[in-house]
Amino acid sequence: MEISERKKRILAAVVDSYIESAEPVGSKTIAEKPGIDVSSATIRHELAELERLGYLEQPHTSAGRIPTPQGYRLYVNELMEQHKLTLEETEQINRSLNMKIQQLDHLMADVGQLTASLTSYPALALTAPAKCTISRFDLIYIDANTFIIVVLLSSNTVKNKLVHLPFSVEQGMIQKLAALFNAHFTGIADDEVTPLLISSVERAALDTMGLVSIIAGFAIEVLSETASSAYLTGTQNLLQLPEFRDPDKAHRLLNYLGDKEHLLSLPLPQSTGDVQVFIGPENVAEELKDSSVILASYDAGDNTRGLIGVVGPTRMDYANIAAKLGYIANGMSQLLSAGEKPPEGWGKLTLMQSNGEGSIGNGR
Amino acid sequence: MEISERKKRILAAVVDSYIESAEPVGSKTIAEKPGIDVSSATIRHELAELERLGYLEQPHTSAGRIPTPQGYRLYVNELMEQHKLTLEETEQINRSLNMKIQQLDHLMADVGQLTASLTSYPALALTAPAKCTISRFDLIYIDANTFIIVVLLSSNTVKNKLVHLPFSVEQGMIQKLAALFNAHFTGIADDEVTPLLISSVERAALDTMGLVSIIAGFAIEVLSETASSAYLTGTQNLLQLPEFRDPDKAHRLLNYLGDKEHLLSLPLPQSTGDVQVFIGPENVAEELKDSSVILASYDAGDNTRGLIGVVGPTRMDYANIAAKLGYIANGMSQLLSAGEKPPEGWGKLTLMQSNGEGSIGNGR
DNA sequence: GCTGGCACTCTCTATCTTCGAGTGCTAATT
DNA sequence: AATTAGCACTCGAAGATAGAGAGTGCCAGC
Repeated sequence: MEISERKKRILAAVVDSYIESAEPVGSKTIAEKPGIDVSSATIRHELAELERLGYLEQPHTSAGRIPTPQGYRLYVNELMEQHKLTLEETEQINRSLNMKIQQLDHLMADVGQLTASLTSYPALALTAPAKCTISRFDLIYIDANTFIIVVLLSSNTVKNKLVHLPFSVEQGMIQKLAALFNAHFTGIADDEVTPLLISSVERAALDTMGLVSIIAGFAIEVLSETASSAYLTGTQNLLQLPEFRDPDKAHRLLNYLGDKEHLLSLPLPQSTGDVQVFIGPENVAEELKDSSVILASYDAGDNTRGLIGVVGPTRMDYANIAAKLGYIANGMSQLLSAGEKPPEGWGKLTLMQSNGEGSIGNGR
Repeated sequence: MEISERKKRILAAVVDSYIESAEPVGSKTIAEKPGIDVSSATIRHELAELERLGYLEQPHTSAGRIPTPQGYRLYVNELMEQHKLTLEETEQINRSLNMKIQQLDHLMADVGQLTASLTSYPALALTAPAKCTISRFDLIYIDANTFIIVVLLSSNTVKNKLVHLPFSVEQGMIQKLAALFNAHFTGIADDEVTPLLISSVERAALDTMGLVSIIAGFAIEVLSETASSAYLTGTQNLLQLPEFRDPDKAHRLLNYLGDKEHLLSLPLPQSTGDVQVFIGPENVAEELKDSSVILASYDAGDNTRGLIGVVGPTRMDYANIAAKLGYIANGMSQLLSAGEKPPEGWGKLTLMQSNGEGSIGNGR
């Protein structure tokens, strides 16, 4: 059943007002809004209807209405206006992102921080790297007891490890090993590194004194490094929200979010700029059933997808937050995939127009 | 003026009881304790004395006593019993630490998590690396447009960077550059890398097409990388404490702790195993004036000192927490400096006896 | 179908009362 | 002189009561 245009306008007014004030909204408040030109009595009729339809509810008989998750959903899907970021906001984001080109690890933490401070909600930043292969081995001979393993990955990242030995090796041996590993260990996935493979390489190079297994061990470590990382920042923001004045409630949520496992089990949106909204009971996790989660995904270069998001009460400024997240995610994509290939362009994020076009998925 | 033995026993009883219950302690409660064999009236006399001396205070006239920071200080310095960790506890710590030998970055975050869960307080983990120099350059030629810079630091860590060029270079050039950098850029601190030095190197190698500045730039980045990192975990623990039931108070503290700058400005204890306690107003930061901070320092191998700690109300179980922090810090030291040199031993933390000897500094 | 009016409901706040834990003081005891 | 029992007193915490105000549903009239 389609609901009338007027009902929609009224619902939108209720949600807007409640998002702003966190107080149940009464018929009078709505009647006073511009664009609504009927009396409060009429509004009351409509509100009663909307309640019957499941979009609103009353905390108690003689209070105003607050939106139900279903109400928020309709709002997010159809009613809310596209939020335009101000020029200051976009510039602040651009500036912050440009400043923070460092190792991915720090970038992650920093962008989380940025998101938190920009939205005033607890923010999370995740990466879920795709599997990759080793494209090249180098062994750098330092001295008789020391060498460095340098591994170039198909994702164009470099990993290294310094190895000290309790015995000495010759430079020739190191070179021989490098050649061997380049021949046998490149281009293969982590599950192809079998004990069989290792022992066959070990046989090919005699007198390795266990070096093969050290290097192979590093290769496995690098390949299997499911370095999905998760950062949670701005948790203090939660405490300012009226719905989390109850320390126990705040504690429950933060306790849940504090566990990386939980964060990593969040659903990963697909395409860059896609902003997804999960409202209250739409969340799978029991602990999130009366909170909302907004997630935006970005392309982190080497086959990796990243995720930024915020967590808050169902009463969130969805339009605003979604726009901001979308913009940040786009910026990250540009930064990281720009850095992927060319040495130029890296480190400069050109001002995107804030189209905020991120399709607001329906989250179910 | 030295206070009597009995006063000390009574003060200790008050602190112990208050740490446990978070409620003001009355004379009757103390009189019932074993080891105290005087009547509550006598206790009241003594309590009044202790209050006059500044060790105790009353929230209001008709309530029990709670310790002042001065009272806690005396308790920590002289009265509290050495807390013995149970075998389970030490084994849990050992097991957790042994499991977490990964990159330092993750280790840091993980040990923070461990500390938080072990103590039930918000935990912090910091590193403050010492300055170091570059001991060796290697440039790995990949193809005409690509090479890897590998830098071995005096601290025995390795840093690398993959460089893509918009033009092509010959392998010979790369080798020449490596030799040049090894000749001029090794063994010097970051402030010795002057533009003068760079341009003189640039002149020595003709036709470098800007490569020198790329490599020098990386060298500077690596040297100046004041990679002091700070992790804060277990913030949710704060909310369970009765003294932080007030969301505003919790918010203020968490807001302060959320800023890395603030964490990094904490005083750094010197020697490994040294546990330092800062009680209430002993903290320099205004925001910590009614909280306590317990810090333990460890030797993180390559010239670096690490720090773990917890933050909580002045009412903390100092003995217990100090013992735990000391034990973890010792474990970290063993792990990290063990890993520094030999390839063996790395990854096995032998069971330390929990002497908990960490001198409890007087924090002023 | 919309509106003004009206009785009703229910929470929120302020004020008051009561209760009890804990104190300080005093007088008696060791 | 130190300790103890007894007692009046203080003050916050918790519960009870009353009033105010916001908002509702419904009805009669336009």
